[in-house]
Amino acid sequence: MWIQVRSIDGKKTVRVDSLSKLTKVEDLREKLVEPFEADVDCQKLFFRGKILVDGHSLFDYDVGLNDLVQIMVRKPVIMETNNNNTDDLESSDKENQKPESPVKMEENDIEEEEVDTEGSAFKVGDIIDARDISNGAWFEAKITKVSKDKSPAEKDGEQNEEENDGFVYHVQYEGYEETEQLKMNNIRPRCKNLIKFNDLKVGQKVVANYNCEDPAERGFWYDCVITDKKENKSKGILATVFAGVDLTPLEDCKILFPNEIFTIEKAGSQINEKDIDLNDATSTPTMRKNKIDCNKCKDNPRVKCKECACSVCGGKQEPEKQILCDECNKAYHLFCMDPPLTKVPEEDEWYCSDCKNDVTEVVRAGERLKQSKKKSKMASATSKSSRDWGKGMACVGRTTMCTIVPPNHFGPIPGIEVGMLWKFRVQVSEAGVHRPHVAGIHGREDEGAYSIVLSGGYEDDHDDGDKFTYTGSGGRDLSGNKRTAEQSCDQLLTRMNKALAKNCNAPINAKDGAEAKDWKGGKPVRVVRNCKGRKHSKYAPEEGNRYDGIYKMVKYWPEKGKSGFIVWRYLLKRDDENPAPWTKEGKKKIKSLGLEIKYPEGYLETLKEKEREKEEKSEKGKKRKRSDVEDSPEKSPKKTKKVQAEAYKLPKDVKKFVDEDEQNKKLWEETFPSMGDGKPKFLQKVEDVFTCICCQEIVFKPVTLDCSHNVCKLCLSRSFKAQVYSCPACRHDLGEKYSMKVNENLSKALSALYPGYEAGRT
DNA sequence: GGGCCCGCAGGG
DNA sequence: CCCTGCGGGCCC
Repeated sequence: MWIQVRSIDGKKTVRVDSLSKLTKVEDLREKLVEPFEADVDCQKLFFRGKILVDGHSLFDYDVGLNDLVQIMVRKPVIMETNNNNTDDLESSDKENQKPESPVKMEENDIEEEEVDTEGSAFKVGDIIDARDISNGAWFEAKITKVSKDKSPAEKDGEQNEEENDGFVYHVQYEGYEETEQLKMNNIRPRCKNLIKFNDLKVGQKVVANYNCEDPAERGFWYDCVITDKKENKSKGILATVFAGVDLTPLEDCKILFPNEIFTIEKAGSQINEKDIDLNDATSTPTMRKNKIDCNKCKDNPRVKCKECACSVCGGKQEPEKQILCDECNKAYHLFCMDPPLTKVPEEDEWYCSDCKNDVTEVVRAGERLKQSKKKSKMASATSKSSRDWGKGMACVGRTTMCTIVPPNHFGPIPGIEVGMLWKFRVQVSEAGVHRPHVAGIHGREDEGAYSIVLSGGYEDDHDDGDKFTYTGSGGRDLSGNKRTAEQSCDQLLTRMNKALAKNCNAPINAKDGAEAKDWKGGKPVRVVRNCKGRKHSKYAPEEGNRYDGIYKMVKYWPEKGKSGFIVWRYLLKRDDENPAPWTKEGKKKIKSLGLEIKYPEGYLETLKEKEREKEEKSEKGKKRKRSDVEDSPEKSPKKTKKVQAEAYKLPKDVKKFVDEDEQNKKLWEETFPSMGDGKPKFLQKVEDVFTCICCQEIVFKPVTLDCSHNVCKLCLSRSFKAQVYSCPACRHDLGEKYSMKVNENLSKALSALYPGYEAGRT
């Protein structure tokens, strides 16, 4: 199977092939190193909000076919390992240095190194403000470690010296465990001096609170320059706020809290934590009030809140005695738990009782919580077989579904041509031609059969192309989780057998069968021939599954099959205006339409890769020379001679509607170039262009809006019922009184191009 | 090249 | 929910 992997910023999406449900997270990582240029240790992978942890499989996380996994690439830790070139310097450093006060090291730090901090602007323990370089705001932090800046010096040396002192500072934000590495220009002494409103001056550079996303709310702390001051009772301050990655100046920002404006402290004026006198309030570092974190209690310390405080009692007291669940992130007072805990658990990860699984199950961050009932019943969960079923097409699911007609649609599928060919049954299902994955008959007992597949699975069948006999299903012993087996008892005219019999234009007869009076009056069956039928029928395709058109039933009857058991047999006869694929005419049509076998996306590539792997293996054994392999003709990639389709021309009646559809002139013109690629490609293009933004299907009873978007009349009505009176695509205002006029030209053109697509859409 | 046996889709 | 089933890869 394959999945999609997208970077967290959404800028890059890569399809990863050759995966299996049993693929381990660490093996997936290997495949991501190259496309995302990220070492396995720098990858953080997410699926449905969960972190993927090594040692588990994609199956464990319910990652399925074509699912989207997100990747976050962490910057590699700045390496501080010794480099040979600087060996002298390093060793002398070590000798000359007194050990620093112990610093809490990060896990990633492999080697502790002592650094000469002589000349560094900040020292360990300094109480500072640090700038979050992602948004430009200042946050309270302290220095936990100082190290030499090993990154290559910038060319612009002067500026470099001014902004940087050659050290890298490890800062820890107040209230957070992790540390971050910053240079001097993003660090400065902690703000401590409030400016009285009367002392504020236009032109002054200060630190103030501002919310870039929602200026009416409390936000973060940014550098600002005051640009205006209104001294009336409303105490207005306007400022230019420097925010964002590039510290973009935002002009005329209204500062909501003019009584909370700080001066920017002079370099070198910072306090160190060891100098703090707990008895002297003036020496303790200030904490500024940031953006509201909790929307429920608005961060009011006096309000009990089960969202942001203890989720049992809502109390905010004793935060040091609250622990956070590593799964749901809720807080719990140690003493509010049942049973209460006496101390913070020693394990790295802790889960609340809602999130914790049975002790027997492994519980780690990112793992799914409970095994679903279905999964626990699946063979893979119960059997000990180690065989990996996830790698091929035998057990894949659909990635798309045909929606152009309902599943119980009789007759041709709009856009599907006689002679179309798919490699696998799952694709035939996706196309909507024959939906079941394995079963040969698709139908409903009380309606009839919509489609069948001829696959040579029953020895009694005959096939003359225009006429064939078909055998019903059942009467086989499928115990042992099989899908097919020898005939071992009589078939009954029930289920799919009954459904198929319903297509016969005669009253149903479960005893003797029946013959149609007027066979063409029966219900149409789409017929697909599979290459396996080639054993007995020369009309079967050489490869894959081919749509051969519409057949109808002449008669059906019970019969003793070669197996000795009663089977139901059906005689079907072709009734399709399109020439059959095996006729001269049919072949000509296939060629002119440019039809060729369709493989699942990426299938050929995976196949090639597998072949290469196999080749590598056998190469080792046989020690074949490389040149031999390259020269051997059968190893060269399969010839993919592009079939040139005959350009499609709109039938006269359709052309008339298209030409008269002035409102969609531009959209139609967009589709015209595709005509050169033949009818199927053109129809696909038209489908794409005229898809309703609401229901994601071809617009039905289309209303063309002034903004030139097309929407189904029903979808638009639904929107109006919800009192939304605008274009669903672009929000162009339509007004409550908008009259929804169906674009008849477009409607008729689409009906002509996709005959029957309206069926089932009311 | 035959047999094993899996997930998936669909009807009832 | 249950049951069924003219696929399909891989092991032997």
